[in-house]
Amino acid sequence: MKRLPPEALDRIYAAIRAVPRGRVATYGWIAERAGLPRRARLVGHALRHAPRRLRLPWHRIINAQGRISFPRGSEPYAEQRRRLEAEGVHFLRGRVRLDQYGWRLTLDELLWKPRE
DNA sequence: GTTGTGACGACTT
DNA sequence: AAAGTCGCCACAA
Repeated sequence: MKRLPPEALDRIYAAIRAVPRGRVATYGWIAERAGLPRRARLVGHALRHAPRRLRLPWHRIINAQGRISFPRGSEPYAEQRRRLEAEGVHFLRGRVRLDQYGWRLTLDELLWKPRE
């Protein structure tokens, strides 16, 4: 009954590190890229316990509704929003447009569809 | 064991 | 739009 490969956490952190400045990704997308489909909650968990030393761009991870997952008005919420806006990510009615700032490329897409 | 909670998400009412 | 429901599963109690 096991699950959770030992490298899972590292893959999650790597996926988070891959999100560029000024872009955002959802917990679900990160999970997918880490090879852990449907494990969005695990990403949240990993982030919550991530050592600050890793210097992860944690603020670039938001939920699938384009909103920050901390309670509105809380300090963490304010800081995440502040950091995102500082990178040029614009909020509209408390939400970020994923079709505009979302970053969801996979390695396969980069290798197979570099055209256009 | 069981239960509840959670930086989540897709679907259905 | 908003609220439920269900899936997911690590963790703490």
